[in-house]
Amino acid sequence: MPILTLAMPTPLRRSFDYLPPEAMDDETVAALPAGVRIEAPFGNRKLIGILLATKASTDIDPSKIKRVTKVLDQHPILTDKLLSLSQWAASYYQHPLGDAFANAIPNLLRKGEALIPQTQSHWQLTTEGKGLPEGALKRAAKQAQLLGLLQQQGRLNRVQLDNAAISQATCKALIEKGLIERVEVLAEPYDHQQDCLKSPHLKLNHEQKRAVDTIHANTGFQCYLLEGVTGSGKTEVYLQLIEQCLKRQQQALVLIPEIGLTPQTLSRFNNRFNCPIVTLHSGLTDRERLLAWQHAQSGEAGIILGTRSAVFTATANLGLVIIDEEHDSSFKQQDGFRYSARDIAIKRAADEQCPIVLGSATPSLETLNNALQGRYHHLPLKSRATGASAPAFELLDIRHAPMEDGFSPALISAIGNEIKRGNQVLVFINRRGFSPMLMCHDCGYVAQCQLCDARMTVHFQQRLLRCHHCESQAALPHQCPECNGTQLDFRGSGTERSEQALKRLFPSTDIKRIDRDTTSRKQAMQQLVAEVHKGEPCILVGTQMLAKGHHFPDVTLVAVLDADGGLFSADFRGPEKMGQLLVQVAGRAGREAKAGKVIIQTHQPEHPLITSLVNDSYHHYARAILSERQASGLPPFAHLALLRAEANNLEQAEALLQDLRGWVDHSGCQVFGPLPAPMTRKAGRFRAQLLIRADQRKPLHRTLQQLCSLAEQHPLANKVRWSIDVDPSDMF
DNA sequence: CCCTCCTACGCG
DNA sequence: GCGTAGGAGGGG
Repeated sequence: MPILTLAMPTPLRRSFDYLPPEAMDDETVAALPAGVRIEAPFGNRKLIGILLATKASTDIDPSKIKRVTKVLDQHPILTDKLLSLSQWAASYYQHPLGDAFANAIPNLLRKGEALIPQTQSHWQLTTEGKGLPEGALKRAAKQAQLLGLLQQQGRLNRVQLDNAAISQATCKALIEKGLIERVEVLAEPYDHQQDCLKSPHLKLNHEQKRAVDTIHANTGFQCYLLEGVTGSGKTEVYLQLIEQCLKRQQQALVLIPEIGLTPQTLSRFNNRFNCPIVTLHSGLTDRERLLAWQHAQSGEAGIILGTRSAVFTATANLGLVIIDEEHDSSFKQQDGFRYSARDIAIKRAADEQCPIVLGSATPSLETLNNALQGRYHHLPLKSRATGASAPAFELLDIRHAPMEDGFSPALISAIGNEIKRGNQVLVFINRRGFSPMLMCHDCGYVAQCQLCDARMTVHFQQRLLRCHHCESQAALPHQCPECNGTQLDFRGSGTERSEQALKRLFPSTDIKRIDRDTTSRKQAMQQLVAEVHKGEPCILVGTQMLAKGHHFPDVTLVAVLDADGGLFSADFRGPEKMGQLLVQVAGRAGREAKAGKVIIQTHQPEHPLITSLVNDSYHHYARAILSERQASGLPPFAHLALLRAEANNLEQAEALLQDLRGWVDHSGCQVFGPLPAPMTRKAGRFRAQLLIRADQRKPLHRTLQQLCSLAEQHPLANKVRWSIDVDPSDMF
């Protein structure tokens, strides 16, 4: 009796055996390929699982086995390569296989929808059109041209018609005359080779050319770090690599950090290439996403541009992977299946035997270390392709300075000078809201979130107190709820307060605030960016959103209000993240003709890390913190994992962790904890964690596997919600 | 005595 | 993750 083994979309870490559908003969069952979707009863519901394998028998009690209801696909929805990639990822991140598969498949397919038929419109001659004598339609040149083309080439699609400069109207006219007709035929993979370029490529400088030539020389698997300062022309390198990839008849997968950067990247790709490009990001509807996924799978799309989850997109013939801004934390999923799209992409490129390029001006220490160790091929781009000079850093010592809402007098006058010259200024403060703390001057009361170990942030315009860690909010009080005092102090500033201060200091200047609160509306960010690009003098004030990708060519001064936070962060990645953020935000200034300046306000002007970043370069800075990591045995010189636990009371969460710690085999690993999470109470739940550290991946993996199976069987397992985070990107 | 809310359970 | 069985608690 043949048995089907399925991965079901549940958090259970095992597969499930079923009997094949009633009507199916054994031979057909045996021939079912792994990766097809199958509908099967599961508890009291019907779920859609993925076929892992067929086998002859099972150990499961025969009375318990159920029959699957339907085989949904003839061909695998998850091809062999993606099936094994997902399996590898599920095992690496200790995540349930069925849920890992669910992450790799478009939503509609998860729900059991059929694939959208892949047809394309073509135009061809009707019988009447074929019988037309030569030289007809003399008075309609375009129509005659189209007839001629169709007589020569049989039938043409929209792209081919566009290339021949034949409009929709011409087609319509001939359809009305009954001479041609529109037919839907199955789409064929796009022929990338023919005229893949829409516009010529730019001339490369020496370093760019070396990068392109080096990568081009080896079309097998190799990981490259393209370390290019802002303005060094990384994108042009990408474009020329993609061009070569298309000319080899292969597809390129390009991952970018976030949805906000898709339009500008897409338009740059569209201006260069003729080939179909699909985008995959969270802004798509389910149907758009499925269509894009199918275009990638069929090979119709030459370029697949997407955010994190696009790393699982099926392709017909992958020839190149590019991860832009590889250091960006958004490549690591922060809940559920906690995978790193960058790391999975590297594995994928290895499986597909194609090159992968990690690009960044501020590479992560993991990547930099791999490059320095020779595991990745290091390709530095040190000169600025546009000819603009690097912005000058200036540390502004604000000890003893009389501050006005976070601005020192020296900074205020520097901003004033730039505005007077008709330039734009960018003010960076990595905190949104008006002020991060509301305190009563009479009794010292501080407004706290009811559900989290966190202070409420004041949002002045909305008259609200909001918690930035959960959904809770409350009305902004007029009096202290403890002592009824009326002297309520707003301590510290966020973007809203900086905006207000700038409006007061520069009443005739346009001030634009850019943070999550002002850009939540669709298109709001693009509108703001478009206004700034008009070049009128203005001051932009915002959070790290400003540091990502967007170019502001008329900004000549970048001001960083507070750089000290990153130096004293509880997270060991604090200095790395601070350095990346400062360099990225500095990169917004003086990109074109105008020289730029970056002023950093600090209480620590002598701090060796700050001075190294300002006087040397990110690269030097990164190497300095890399040797600190080595000295303290932290990643990338060791590997970490977190076992996070969350429950309605702290004791239960800690008890589970305590037991697991005692039961697990520590050999080759160090286990720390149970440690209270940096924010013990969040959204009303109590959190604790175990930290597991190992020099080698193998013992870490073995211990995690053991931890998982022990945790699943633990009596507290359904009281305490637990999850594993391999290579955590932050410890919270 | 019945209804609702909560939680523990099991999924092939 | 989710539907459900079964127990606890409250109201008529």
